[in-house]
Parts: sequence; C-alpha cells; structure tokens
Amino acid sequence: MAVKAAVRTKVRLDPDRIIAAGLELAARPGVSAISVRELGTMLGADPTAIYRHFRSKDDLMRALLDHILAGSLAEVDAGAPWDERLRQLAERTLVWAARYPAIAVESVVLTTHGPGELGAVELMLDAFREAGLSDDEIVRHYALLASHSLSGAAGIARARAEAPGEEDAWLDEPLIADPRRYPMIARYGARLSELRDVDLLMRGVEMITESARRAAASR
Amino acid sequence: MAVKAAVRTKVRLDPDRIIAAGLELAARPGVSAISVRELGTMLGADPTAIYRHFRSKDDLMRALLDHILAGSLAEVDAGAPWDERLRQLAERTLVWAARYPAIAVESVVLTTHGPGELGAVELMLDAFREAGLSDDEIVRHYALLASHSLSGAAGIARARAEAPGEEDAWLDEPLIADPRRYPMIARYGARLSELRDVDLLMRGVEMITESARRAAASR
DNA sequence: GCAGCGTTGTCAACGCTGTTGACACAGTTG
DNA sequence: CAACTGTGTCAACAGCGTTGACAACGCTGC
Repeated sequence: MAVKAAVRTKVRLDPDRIIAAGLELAARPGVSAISVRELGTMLGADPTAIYRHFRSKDDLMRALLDHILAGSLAEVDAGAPWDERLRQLAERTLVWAARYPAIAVESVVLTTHGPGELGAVELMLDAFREAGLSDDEIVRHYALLASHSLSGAAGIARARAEAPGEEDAWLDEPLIADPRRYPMIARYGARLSELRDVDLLMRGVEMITESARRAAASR
Repeated sequence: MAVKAAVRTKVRLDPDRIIAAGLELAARPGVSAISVRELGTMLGADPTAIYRHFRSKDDLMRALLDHILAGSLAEVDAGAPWDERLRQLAERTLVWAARYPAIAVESVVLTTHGPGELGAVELMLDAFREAGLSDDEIVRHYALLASHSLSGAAGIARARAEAPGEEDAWLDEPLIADPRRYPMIARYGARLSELRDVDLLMRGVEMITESARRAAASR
C-alpha cells in the first residue's frame, strides 16, 4: 500500500498550483509565451489535465494576469496621497510585468474581470475623484492611465522576453537612417537609444496626473 | 502558344501583389490574424510561394505595417502647424489600424525599420523641435507619442477584429461589480461604457502636445 | 464496507499554424 | 542551344490549443 501510494502518486492539480507553475514558467528567462504542453509537463502531469481547471488557455492567461494585477495592487500604500497611489500602482505593474513577460505580453489583449483588475480600476477611479475631477474627467483620466499602463507593461514584457539580458532600453536597436532624408533621426538617434522604458512610461503617468491636477484646479 | 499561355498561367507573385492581398485579407471582417495558407490560396498560388519573396511571416507583417504607416504619413498636411501635424498623423494611424485590424494588432510587437516608420519618426521629431523643446524633451515627447499611438492602434485593432460590427467602445463589455466592494466602479461603470476608443486616444495625443507646449513656454 | 457517481488524470487524435527541403518548370544569360 | 537562376509546387515536420473516450480516484449514501 505504502509502495503503491508512493509510486502511483498522480499529481493532484488545482487552480492555485497551476497558477503558481504558470508564474514560474513565465519568469523563466527566454520564455516569451506559455504553452499548455510545457506547463503540463512542468507540473508533472498530462498537459490536458489543465483543462479540468480552466476552460481554455485564454481563461488561464486571464487568471495569471489578474494575479499580477492583484500583486501590484497589494503593494500600493493605501494611505498615500492620490497621485502617489497612482504612481505606485503603475510602477508596480510595470515591474511585475517585467518579471513575468510571457503573461504581460497578452495584457493589451486581455480583460480579466477578476478581483485584481477590479481592485486596480477602483483604486484609479477613487484617486482621480480625490483629485477633485469632474465625473467626465474622472473616467477619461482613468481610461487613459489604464491603457497607458497596460500597453506599457506589454511593451516592456516584449522587450524582456526577446532579450533576456538586462535590457531596459526603450528601443531595442538603434535607429539608423540616411542623414539627408532623415536628418532628425540622424541627429537624435543616439539620444533615443538612451531612453529607459520604465522611466519613459512613468513620465507618461506623471503627465496624466499633472493633467488631472490642472483640470481640478480650473474648476 | 496562346492556349498554353492562358492555361498554364501559374500566377506570378511579387512583393507588391502579396502586400496588396495581405491588406485585402486583413480588411476582411472577422479576420483577426493573417495566415500564410489563407493568403496563399487567396492569391491563387501555393502558400509557400510567399517565402520566395519574404524571409518569414514576421518579415511580411513588417512590410504590411510599414505600408500602413506610410499611408498614414502621406495623408498628413505638411504645411500645417506642428501640433496639427502630430494630431493628423496619430488620427490617420488609428483610422488605418481600424481598417486593417489583423495587421495592427501586431504593431506593439513590431518595429518595421521601413520608410513608413522612419518617415513617421522624422515627422514627430521635427514637429517637437518646431514646438521649441529642448533636445531631451524632444526625444521624450516623441517616444511617448509613438508608443501611445502604436499601442493605441493595436488596442483599437483588437476590438475591431473580435467584434466586426460598428463597435467603437473603449470597453467591450460593461464592468459589473459588487457596489459595496467596488463603489466607484458601480458608480462610473455606465460612463465608462460610453467612452469611444478613438476619442479617448486622441485626448491622450492632445495631452502630450499640451505638455510639449507648456515645456516650450517655460524655457 | 460497499455500491454508485461525479471529478480528475491519461492518451490518442484533430485541425490549425509557420517553416523547410526536394523537385520541376520558366525565363534569362552566355 | 546549354546552363543557370529564380520561382511555384508538393510533402512533410514540429509545434500549437483543444476534444472525446477511457480509466482511476475519492467522496456520498446506504
């Protein structure tokens, strides 16, 4: 019996174990996409067993992304002022995305409808309300910040996935062009290569919060 | 001879014909991704013949995206003031992306290095220089606008691809959430559904040009 | 304790994808 | 006319997500 138990242990799966393995797989350097087969063998089970716990791979990816969002959300200091809360949420999202590229690349294309996403939305809406915006401005600023953060996360993830090194450049390859046709590119190409992606996107976040501040002031 | 010519006509392919077919395929409602096989049969040739003209599907997609960028660029009024030029370029890009969803969905992940992209970059850099920004601010504003436009285009494309109707809502499905846990979502959910994606992204563009104006003024 | 039943892991297979190599024909060049 | 280069065709490979049939597990009711 003991022997049988030891030998026969078919690994028992559950959503949490699958999500944990998915995160681990997504964090592996060089892995730019999660495949059901690889995830299954990594769990020591038949790949198709995953379908007992998630309707589809899309469903699984949604769960993984929501996990990331929930993690980012949990690290935000709820006592901080509204603009600082937004800054923290965006930055944590970008950092988590860089850590799990294979998940974040899909973030432009996915809406999770999970607690992580809902919580993040709630936080952003609440922050802009605290900023003193009108109802219309609240939803517009939120939507802009949300799409900026998520697509930024996807962009960062892509860069990390295809260049597993310590690349944080916004541009993967320097822009080279004929100086006579493209004088501005020739002139600023070097400076463009110096841009760091996270810094750049955080500037975008500040641009949005700044816009909110000014909209609130002129009411 | 004439008969032989008429009967034997194995369709003769070239990059331009393939690109034209790719655009047509990408514009078909319900087509959210281009497949080599479908493109080949649409051309009346063996799908693998495409590989005689493009190294890989990635190569082809780059050419298609660059075609879109070149088209957007060509419609910009070169005589207009700098902020208007930027507005036009961004808007045209979004419109073209909505027309060819299957191509634009990949735009976040692709860098074409073709004339379309280079021209668009040149235009943006030049516009921000005309605005009177410092060198650092030029590259930052350009980078922000570029990633905003391209990822925005990808987002719009996705929405159009999966809902071939006349959807221009920023949110595909209304957000529904427990009002006690997520009071802000409950309160603003309806308003969020009213957001139109192109309008929203153009607001982002204006936010960036506005930031440029202010940075130029304080020099 | 045992029968029954729903849950879950396994396996083979389907249809799709991008891509490659061998082959054959066309058109041009020497 | 020969040779060579370019291009279209065909079969095939490896990978993907997904499904259905089957079998073993573990819990529920008697």
